[in-house]
Amino acid sequence: MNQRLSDPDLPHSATKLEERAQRKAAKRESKKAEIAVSTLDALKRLGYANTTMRDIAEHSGMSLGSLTYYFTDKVELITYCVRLYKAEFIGRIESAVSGYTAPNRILDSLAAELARSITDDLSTHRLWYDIRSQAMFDPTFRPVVAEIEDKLNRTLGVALRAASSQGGLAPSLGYAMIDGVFRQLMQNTAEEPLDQAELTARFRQALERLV
Amino acid sequence: MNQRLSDPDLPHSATKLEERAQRKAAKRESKKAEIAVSTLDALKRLGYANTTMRDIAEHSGMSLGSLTYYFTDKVELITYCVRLYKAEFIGRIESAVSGYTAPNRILDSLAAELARSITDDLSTHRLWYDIRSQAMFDPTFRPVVAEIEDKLNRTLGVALRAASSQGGLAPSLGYAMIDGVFRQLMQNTAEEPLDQAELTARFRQALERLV
Amino acid sequence: MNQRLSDPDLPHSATKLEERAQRKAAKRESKKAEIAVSTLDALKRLGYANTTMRDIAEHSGMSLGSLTYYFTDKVELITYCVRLYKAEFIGRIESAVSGYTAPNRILDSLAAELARSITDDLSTHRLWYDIRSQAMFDPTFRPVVAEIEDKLNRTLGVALRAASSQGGLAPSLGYAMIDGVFRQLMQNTAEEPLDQAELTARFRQALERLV
Amino acid sequence: MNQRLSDPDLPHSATKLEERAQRKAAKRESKKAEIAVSTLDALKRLGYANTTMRDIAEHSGMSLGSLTYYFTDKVELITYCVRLYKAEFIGRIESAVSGYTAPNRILDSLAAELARSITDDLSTHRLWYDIRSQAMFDPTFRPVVAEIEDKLNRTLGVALRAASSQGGLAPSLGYAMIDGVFRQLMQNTAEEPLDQAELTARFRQALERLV
DNA sequence: AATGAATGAGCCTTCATTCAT
DNA sequence: GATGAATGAAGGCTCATTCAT
Repeated sequence: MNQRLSDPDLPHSATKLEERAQRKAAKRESKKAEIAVSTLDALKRLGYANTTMRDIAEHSGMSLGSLTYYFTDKVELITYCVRLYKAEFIGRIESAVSGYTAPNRILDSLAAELARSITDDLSTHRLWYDIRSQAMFDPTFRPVVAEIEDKLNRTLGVALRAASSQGGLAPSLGYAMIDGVFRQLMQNTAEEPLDQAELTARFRQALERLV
Repeated sequence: MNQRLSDPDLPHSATKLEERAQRKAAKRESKKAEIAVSTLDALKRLGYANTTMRDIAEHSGMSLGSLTYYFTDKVELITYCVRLYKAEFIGRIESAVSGYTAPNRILDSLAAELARSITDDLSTHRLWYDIRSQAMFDPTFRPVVAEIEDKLNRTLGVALRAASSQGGLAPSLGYAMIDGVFRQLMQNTAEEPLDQAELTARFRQALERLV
Repeated sequence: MNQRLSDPDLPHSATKLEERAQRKAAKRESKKAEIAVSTLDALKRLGYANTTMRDIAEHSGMSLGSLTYYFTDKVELITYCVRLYKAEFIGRIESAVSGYTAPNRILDSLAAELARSITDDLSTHRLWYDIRSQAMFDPTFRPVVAEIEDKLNRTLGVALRAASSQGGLAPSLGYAMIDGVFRQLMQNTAEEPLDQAELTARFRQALERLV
Repeated sequence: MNQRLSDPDLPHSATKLEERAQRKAAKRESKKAEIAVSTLDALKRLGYANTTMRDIAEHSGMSLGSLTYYFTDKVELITYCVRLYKAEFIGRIESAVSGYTAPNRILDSLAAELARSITDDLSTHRLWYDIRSQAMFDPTFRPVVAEIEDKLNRTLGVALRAASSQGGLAPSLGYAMIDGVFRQLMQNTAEEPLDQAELTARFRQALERLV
């Protein structure tokens, strides 16, 4: 990082100002993250359309004003949250499939992680599917959705290729099919919880078809 | 006067009153359908959340009051519409897969029909996915969604079994996977139209994996 | 009645017309009464403000159009109903107090009738108090209310005077006080039914103070 | 900085935060009262059923949104108003009857106060009777009505017992009878103003019968 | 930096009344 | 005589956003 080295002729104060600005930005960012965590909690319960800014404020112990102080918009806040959680989800998927080379082990691990996430992060996934639907009609959401789907697609693609003997499916077809299964099982689970083993088996069966 | 013909002994001939009541009911039903068509138009463009009753009224050249005269509720109106269009969709799928016995022919025909519907009925499908998402948070929509998914599931199940040599997938897994692909291609098509051939090929490839 | 004798030079048809008109009017009046009875049923349950014209139509098996065919207005319909029922109520009160000369017997009978009516005609009385309140803000109702209160006032005045040894209360004060008790007991009864004996005793005690 | 003074050991001094919160709450409460005053004005003129939230907003120079910012509901707003005014009324009645021991003086003072209030607070009382009628059909109003009637009942009970030589009326019967008179005179006054002396005389005569 | 009071545009729904048949 | 389809004006309520402090 050459930030500190830059423009040594500028008076000290300038550098100090930059430093301070940086500290500020960092603080701001951490505050945003903090808000986002609380917000997610509220969103998961009620869904995008049914969660008001006031709900979020109350739920996170913040003032209504603070929310718009840190996020210009309701949409910005929501997308920030979604990004945050999907990053984590994708991270877990990556961990699950890395570290194995045997195709069977990859698929086992992946199926297990998907199954786990459905029960553990049920409401967060619901929110994701909610937002993705919004994006169909509200262009504002498209960038986040595109970005996340792209990552998911790539992550899954890597795993499937690693687990495939032959050259396989058209790119993104694997993601689409697993996503369909994921969404269905999530919906089922929301209505009547399925057990881990059953979920894992389903995913395993679906994955089998894709390699 | 042929009042005598309406004798209760003659079960086949309805009385005049009954006839009139029947005509009334039929007229009402046809009016509802007429409204539904206009409504669908508006919904397809804007999505459920962004379509107001006023939008619908204006779009269908009716007064706001008339809408609630025929449909008690916004939800009732929307579900009526969704049901109407999905019935047609399912009908087409059924025609597409019946009449063939050779597995390849079945899959070809099914893939073609799915591809065709994506381009032709794009916005209607968008609406369907929108409503299905709503159902996650709004229980009112669940019955329609469940009913339709059930039919889709069965219809596809029949086709896949007919095209399968071996005993196959867990029930509903096939539907989930094709649904995932359908949704993805629909979304892609909405952003940049894919050509028929490409769409068909994708579906064909996906179906292959399921038999 | 010199209706028939009037203008003998007019052609027969004129008289016939008059007769027919009269028959018509009578028929119309009986139809109105018939509607009113059904209407009362609906009103009693829901109160003035909560009863829609559609409620009434459905409840009485009539069409919405017929209602406005026989009554120009919702208000006209309601006042017609109120008049109808209060006439009956006043009639009963009159019967209850006539036929006795001994003060005690008069009061006993009156108290018993009031008590009976509270339990038997509870919802009708609720409607009455509802309408009387409406009249405070809606002048349209004032004529009916005035007319009925006048009759009640007179009827009760007669009874109280008959049961009084000395010259008593300022006119209408007796009515006001009994009305207060009636309203209170009606309200209590609506919440938790009091038994006849208790109600009668209360009225008896109140009446005692007025003679 | 006198932060130290807010030491939790010193129970008497609130912390700054608490102080501020308190000030906020107080301000909010005073604003609610301010709104209530304007609202009462509108309600008194038009009655409950004929006063819309929009009317109230316009009348009090506020926006529609502000109204629901302070009061969740139309009902909450109205009950708040009713409570506010009845507290004052009951307070006056209490003052009127306390401070005297001679039965005659008690009754004189009470009668005078009732008479005064009828002319001075005519429209507020009209509203009270309106709301009380609403309560018959709308359970939401029952708690306020019950609460207020209970207070009135007790206050009057105390006064009547103080003015009675013998043990008297069944509890609440006195209230019911005076209430009947009050309502009647209020209604009369609304139509053609009676003078103070006449009103007082009527109340005096009615009260006489209850002791 | 943080707050929350205030707003106003907009939504769904209700309902008495009109009128063509 | 009788009907009920159609209306439109109005009502209560929601909520993201603004802004003075």
